[in-house]
Amino acid sequence: MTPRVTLTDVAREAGVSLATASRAINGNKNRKVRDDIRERVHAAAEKLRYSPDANAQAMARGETKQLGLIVHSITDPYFSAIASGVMVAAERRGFVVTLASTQSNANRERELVELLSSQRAHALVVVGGRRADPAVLAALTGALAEHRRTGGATVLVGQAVLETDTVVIDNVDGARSLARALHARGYRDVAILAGPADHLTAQERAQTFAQELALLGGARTTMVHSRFTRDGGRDATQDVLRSARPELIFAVNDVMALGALAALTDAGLRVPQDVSLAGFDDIDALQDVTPRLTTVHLPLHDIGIAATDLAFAAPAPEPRVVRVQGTVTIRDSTPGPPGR
Amino acid sequence: MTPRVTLTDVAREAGVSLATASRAINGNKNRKVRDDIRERVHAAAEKLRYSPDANAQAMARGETKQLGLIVHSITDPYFSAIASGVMVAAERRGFVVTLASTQSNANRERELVELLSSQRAHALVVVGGRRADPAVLAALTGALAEHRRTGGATVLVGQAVLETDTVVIDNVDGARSLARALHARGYRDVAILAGPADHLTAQERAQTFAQELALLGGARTTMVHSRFTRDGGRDATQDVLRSARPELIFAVNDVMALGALAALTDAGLRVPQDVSLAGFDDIDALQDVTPRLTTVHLPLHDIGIAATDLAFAAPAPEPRVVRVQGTVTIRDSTPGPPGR
DNA sequence: TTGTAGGCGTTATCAA
DNA sequence: TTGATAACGCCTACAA
Repeated sequence: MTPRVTLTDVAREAGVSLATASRAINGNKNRKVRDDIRERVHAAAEKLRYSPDANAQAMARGETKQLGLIVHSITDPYFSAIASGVMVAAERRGFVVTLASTQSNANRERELVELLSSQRAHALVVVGGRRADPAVLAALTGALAEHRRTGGATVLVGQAVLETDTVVIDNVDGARSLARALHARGYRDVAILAGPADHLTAQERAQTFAQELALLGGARTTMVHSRFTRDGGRDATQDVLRSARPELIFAVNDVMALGALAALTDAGLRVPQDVSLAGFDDIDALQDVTPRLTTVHLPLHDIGIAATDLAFAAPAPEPRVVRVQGTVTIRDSTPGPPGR
Repeated sequence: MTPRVTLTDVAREAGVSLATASRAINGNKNRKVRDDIRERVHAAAEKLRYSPDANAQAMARGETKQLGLIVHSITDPYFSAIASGVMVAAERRGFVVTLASTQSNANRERELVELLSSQRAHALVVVGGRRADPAVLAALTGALAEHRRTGGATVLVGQAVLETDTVVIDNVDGARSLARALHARGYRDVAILAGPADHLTAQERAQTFAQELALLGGARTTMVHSRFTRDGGRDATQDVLRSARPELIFAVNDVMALGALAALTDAGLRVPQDVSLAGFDDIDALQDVTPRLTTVHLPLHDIGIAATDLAFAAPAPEPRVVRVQGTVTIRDSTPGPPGR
């Protein structure tokens, strides 16, 4: 285990001062180093296989080239699609992304903000629906504010509930449009897999969908809560089936819809012949599922890019909001209720 | 934008020396700080909202709490499953994971090793099949060796082609077992979607599968190359169908198998009635696909954990190898050739 | 048990 | 244009 070669070694090898070596190698935009010297330094660096110490640079410069990213779960296609957008946008700027997952634990979310903040990540991007719990929200707000207070940027993806830049996903518009499209197809008897009761994204989608249906008239809706996961969708569907067989099941996200599909299949019910099914998000995995699921398409990858762009934009006095619309995408799983 | 509060501030606030504050807050296993003083320091830290600077700690200690993770693509369920294993194992040790993706660009892989190495990540985990190209392999080897030379750990997931700790996936055993199981079911006319010709994992799986079939006798196999992706599987299948209609298509990974399934469906062919289909990996997404696909199950999450454990194990004189076996998992997509 | 002081690898200020 | 040298925030002998 050889010690790291430092810039001092390079300077000595090149026969210049530390300062000059530093300037030659980082060419601080102002190219104040004579060409031949610069080349000499670079040659020395090459020869010695010098690799700058990012931590030391971070200390000296007072800022890192790191972007902190917090998601619920990286195996969830919703998050991995957004994460990939964040990664390409960060990479484009020469930044490295430090990733952490909360496993949907709200307290963990705040802990991770603090952890990544202590890494002095330049910007923090937090993805995922917030909980309605005011205490939890306040804690997160505080941790993020703390990070901004010291010059960091913070961006949320989800709903604009905190005082920071946010990429807002227009769940209300998406859910309303979907409800209209489905009502127009004739669905009147629907079960909503509403996710956790205190989950804002789930709330927005479920309530808006129900309200819009009520507004349009003639519809009977039941709502059942569960986790925001595939298993949650599965369990909720089994609950529903115990007491009824709706024409349509609307799951507030695609992952839950997939759980619902599994539960329906297990129960011997066919989609869409026996029960219709719709989700939300349009995750990639949907393209390999039979039948093709109706959903609200979200540009997930671009959402990640937008969040990162916000993180690197010049700081604004007021929190900025980038609003993202979904697109209702009717597919095979909702041809209209049977017998029409 | 307030300046960061430093340990010096905390020390002053608590009326102790910097050294004492440092000891009180990091309790360097040897608790050499009087209880009342420690409490005083902690109170001061709390009051001032002190957050240690991970970069400064890294510099002073000469080591970071970062784990570098390099994958091909985070949206690929194969990689995200392994990544989630790495993340939980790293988190358990109080480490943060810095993630980078190569988009299957082999040169990019080496660059990223150097980038994460310059972050002074304690350990580097590189996931994904290597290319057969000796020059590329040598470059990667060099970059990893460089990282180890300075005290870092490096772990590969894939095949044991480099001089470093490796989690080896036994592709040969898996492909052979799958070939036997499928041959036993009566398949004789098979097309292999072999992936890129220079991709070691793809090679191992495709060649072993073909060889075993040849060994068992009576089989006719054709092999077609393409990218290692869903689109690659789709394109390759279209190629195959142009000139033949095999009894069975074996894709060297599940993602390609899903592409194949799409292409078959588009061509009006049913799986398994018209063509049977098998993959490799058993990614999560498979559970929502109809028909249930035959594959070789790999414990992806555990592979991530194993790789991380290796990264934190005491350095060994010789490269270690952890071998992981797959499990042949016959499902609905391979009931046996038609007409038997 | 506590404090003093030197050092980690770079950058940046200020003279030369 | 280059070179000393003081930070940057923290850790850790070493001394008290």
